[in-house]
Amino acid sequence: MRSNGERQYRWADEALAVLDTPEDYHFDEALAYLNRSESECLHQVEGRTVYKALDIGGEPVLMAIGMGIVEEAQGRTVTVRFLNGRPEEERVGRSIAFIREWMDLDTDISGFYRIGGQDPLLGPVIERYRGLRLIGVPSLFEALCWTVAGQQINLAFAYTLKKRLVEAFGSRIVHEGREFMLFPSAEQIASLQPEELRELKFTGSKAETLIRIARLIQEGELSKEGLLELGDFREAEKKLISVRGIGPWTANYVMMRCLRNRDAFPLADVGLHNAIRRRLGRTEKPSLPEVEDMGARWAPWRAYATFYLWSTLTES
DNA sequence: AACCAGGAAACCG
DNA sequence: CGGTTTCATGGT
Repeated sequence: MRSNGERQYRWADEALAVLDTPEDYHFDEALAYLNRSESECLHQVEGRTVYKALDIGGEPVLMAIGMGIVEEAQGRTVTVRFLNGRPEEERVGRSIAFIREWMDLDTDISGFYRIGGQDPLLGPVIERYRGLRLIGVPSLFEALCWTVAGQQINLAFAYTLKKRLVEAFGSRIVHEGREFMLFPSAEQIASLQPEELRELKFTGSKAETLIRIARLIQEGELSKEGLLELGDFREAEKKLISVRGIGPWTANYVMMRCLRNRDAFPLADVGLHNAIRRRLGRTEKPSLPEVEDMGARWAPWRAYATFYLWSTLTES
């Protein structure tokens, strides 16, 4: 088990860190999820490597995240190569902490396998995707933007909107011919007028919501730390829903992927409904009460159940 | 070319 | 309240 302050990595060479991973971990399952859209702009999958940039203390850290260097551990370990030079120790620590949170390397999910393994609908899915962990969106602002942008539109268009937002207001770093994108800060979006987002084809309501969220975060009225400190996740959900433009689906999606509440449940999620429909071999989507009943069986792992079911959607 | 998309708010009886 | 309509654009 992890203890605070304990190092979660060792150096294999000057710029290659090797991360400890939990048992029952399979990097390839994470890769498959990360690689599900061609339009993803905030990371890039090439072969069995993920390229990603972070802004750590105002300076970019460019990383190639890949497999273990020991053959027998391939797929069960994670390595991080720092492409633009090995940062000072504190920034390395923050980068590694980001990866561990992103990939959810510090949660014991054996309880999910126990509960879900018994379930007729979820059991086969767990069997198929065992070793997959819930890929997060550690930045609250990015998570909220992605979720609000994705309301009531198909995923392909959601990725297009995100890409336009990043290209218009984020930043771009080119290193050895490879392009890295950074998501805009809340401050950058807070100063915009809704028209500037409408030009990117956000709806008026989404444009206003994104700017509203950016301002709340800039003012410190909304923060990841603040939401986590509420302790009771129902309070965090209430706080999120109190923002105009954030409803139950968005709140639960963000709790699932950013606050890492393993029991958050985006009940109205169309992807979840389609995954359930297909697992049941039906033509009709399940009713909301049906989805609620299934969710009750999966508690307190409803977020993990949802994420595993999402993964089945990429199977033709 | 109609129908739907990883919803939310406003509206209505 | 609980159901219905509107928003708004692009993918398939």
